[in-house]
Amino acid sequence: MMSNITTFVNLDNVSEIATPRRRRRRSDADRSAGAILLAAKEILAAQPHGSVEDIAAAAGVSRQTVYAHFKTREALIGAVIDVITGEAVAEMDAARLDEGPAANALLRLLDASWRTLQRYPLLLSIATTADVEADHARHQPVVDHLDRLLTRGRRSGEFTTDVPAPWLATAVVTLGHAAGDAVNAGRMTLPDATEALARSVLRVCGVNPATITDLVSGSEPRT
Amino acid sequence: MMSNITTFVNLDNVSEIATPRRRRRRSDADRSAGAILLAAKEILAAQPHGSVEDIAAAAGVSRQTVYAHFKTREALIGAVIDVITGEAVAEMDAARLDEGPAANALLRLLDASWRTLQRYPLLLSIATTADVEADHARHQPVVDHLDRLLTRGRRSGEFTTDVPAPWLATAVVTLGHAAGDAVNAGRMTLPDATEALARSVLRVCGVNPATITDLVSGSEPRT
DNA sequence: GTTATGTTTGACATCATGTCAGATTTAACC
DNA sequence: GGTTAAATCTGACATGATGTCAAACATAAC
Repeated sequence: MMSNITTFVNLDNVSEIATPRRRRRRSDADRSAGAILLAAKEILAAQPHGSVEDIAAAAGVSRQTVYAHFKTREALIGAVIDVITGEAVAEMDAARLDEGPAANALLRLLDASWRTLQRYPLLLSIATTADVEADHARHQPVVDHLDRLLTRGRRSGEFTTDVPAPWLATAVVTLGHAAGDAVNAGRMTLPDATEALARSVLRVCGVNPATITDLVSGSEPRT
Repeated sequence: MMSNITTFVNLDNVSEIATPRRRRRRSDADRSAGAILLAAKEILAAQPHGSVEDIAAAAGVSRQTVYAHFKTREALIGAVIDVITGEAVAEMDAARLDEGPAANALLRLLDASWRTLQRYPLLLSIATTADVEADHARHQPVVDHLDRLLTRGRRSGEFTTDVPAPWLATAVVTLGHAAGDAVNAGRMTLPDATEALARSVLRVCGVNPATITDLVSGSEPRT
């Protein structure tokens, strides 16, 4: 039977009263969950419509085991997105967004997000479509970084304050997605898209035109 | 039997050689197709995952009849998008984009697209996800209008030329989508979104900041 | 080595897409 | 108005995906 897996909710550190001290979670459970998550990431990246069976096969696991760890297909997809979000956040953390002029930091942030998006080209197609709220909540960690940076830039006078900050964040993210799409649809080359994205994002943020020309001039170092 | 419906390809004016002059297409066929299309528009607007059976029911038609007119569910969705695109184009035509300053015309275009998008809030969720090419091709008529306007503005010096024109078009469309999302997700009020979108789009296009402040100042007439 | 935990196998229910064929209705044509 | 082809309806069927359940089996924890 597979009735007792605690992947959904972590109860490890809960000291229940009437619990006759349960046994520890088995190690292969984590191993399976990890394999499934990894396989799902790959399968879905290749074909967003891939079935749970495909994913199970790729993970070297039976289909039912997948359901033992993830309630539904949607839940699995959600978990995959969480993983990718984590990767994105990690790369953004490495970009040291708190240092230097906000405009430069913004370009570094674009680079970071960019790399993540390029690694999972069909990321957008995977989008659950079902609950928009949950989808939005998942992006929160990424948006938070962006918000923080935008706020800093607005305070320093580098960025515009005549539109709401959340909208600015949305606009930046959305432009990033569009540029990513354009590239992996073959409508733009990667360098062209990179430059166009940089210019447009800086413009949206209200950065001084002279500064933009200064920052975006080919392959300058973004320190 | 329902084997001879010519909805897929219009053969009306083809003078076949060995055809023993076939009978005219029956009127109820068009009526059904129309009803199905209309029902699909409504059902899918309410719930993008609505089944073909739901749509058939709403159209007052059997499920099989739907398949008689549209090969697959995807084809039906494609047709729905075509219809909506048509509506959008009509509204854009009414906006007289060739007249007056390009910046003003751009704001009128935003209004027009905006109205269409608000009428079908879940339009984005419907997106087929399957063939990106076809999806892109469908938007072409809308993009054409935008391209034309952008080109005009670039020639007149109102809009920037330091990013590719197609990218500019993509950016404008994508910002419009984002603003629409923000509104129907309740993250922004409609007037706020309208103003923010206007400002951001004009900025992306490189319109003079002074001109922007001038154009966007609440509820001014956009002549 | 015992035992709970996890995985597997196989079966099953459900639902949606898509197809086929026969019976029936309806519009086109004379 | 009657004939006939076109269109729809009914019902059935195949397929494939999502979930669920239960018993047999494997393995890691104690």
